Amino acid sequence: MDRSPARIALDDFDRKILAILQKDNLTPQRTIGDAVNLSAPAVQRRIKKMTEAGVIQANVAVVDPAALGHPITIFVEVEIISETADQIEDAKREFAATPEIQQCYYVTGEVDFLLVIVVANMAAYEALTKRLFFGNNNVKRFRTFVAMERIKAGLEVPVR
Amino acid sequence: MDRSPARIALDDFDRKILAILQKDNLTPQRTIGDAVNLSAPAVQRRIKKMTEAGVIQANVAVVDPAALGHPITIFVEVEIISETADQIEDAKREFAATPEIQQCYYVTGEVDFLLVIVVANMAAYEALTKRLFFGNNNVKRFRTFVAMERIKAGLEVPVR
DNA sequence: AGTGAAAAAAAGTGAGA
DNA sequence: TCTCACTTTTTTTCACT
Repeated sequence: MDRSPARIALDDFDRKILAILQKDNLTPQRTIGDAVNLSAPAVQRRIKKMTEAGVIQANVAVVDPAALGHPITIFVEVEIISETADQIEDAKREFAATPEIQQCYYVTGEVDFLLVIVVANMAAYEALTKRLFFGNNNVKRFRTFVAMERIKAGLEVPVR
Repeated sequence: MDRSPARIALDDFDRKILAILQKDNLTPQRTIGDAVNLSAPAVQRRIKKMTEAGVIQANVAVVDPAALGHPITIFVEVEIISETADQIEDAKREFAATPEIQQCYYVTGEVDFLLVIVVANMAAYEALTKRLFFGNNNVKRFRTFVAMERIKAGLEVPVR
């Protein structure tokens, strides 16, 4: 699923452009050009190059989960029993295919997976646990943390 | 920081539009209109309304952390000693102001905060822990998980 | 509210420095 | 590889249903 080994050299212009686009990718290229001292076409070419190289992976609208009726964010630590490559791959595939799972990381340490889940209510979460964890006999243990408040949320990568 | 009390009624058109914008917000309104059976101006007015109402919180480019020299994602569970309102607020403020902290949630359960951190290398993370955790005598304990693989990452909220 | 056509703005293309 | 001038596409506005 990580399809971007693309390592491309970025200069200061590129980094400045990325900093802007990570905050608002609807900024006109002309405005970006003014900010970084480049013409609009130059900005455009750089954006295109970075997109093709996989540096820019997507352009998305960030939506308030509550507005869509999914006000609850939940973190789950998952420990699995058998860590054979096949079992791990199966788990990855299932987690990736579940829409309620917003983020999924395979981690080192006492647990194996960390999930960020967005659901409409606790009943929906319980149904999900039944399917994903209790219904999977390779899951040894899982621990749930319910978010009471989202202090900061984004995917922004610090520049410089 | 949660500034969207705005609860607006969304119909099926709105939800379909949001589903598209969450995947690619550069999709032409004309294309969106074709997909949902609406004219481009109608799509535009709905997008504008949702943006003003805070349903759409931002429009951002998703950047590959590795391309910016921050290839390591780390999860941290933080337990604090004193849970007085002031102490909690101080912690929130500091976490929110740290650029390397991409996501921060205040949660129920055995820990108090969950952080998602993006750094260039382990040395940078150690420096950060010194400042944020060891340098803060209200932090009782913290536990680190290093992401070995990003199976799924996004902020997309399931529609329907 | 929605549509369709016209105006305005932006993105995309190519020649030349 | 940038900039400048030009073309094409998209967004935005407006009169009307």
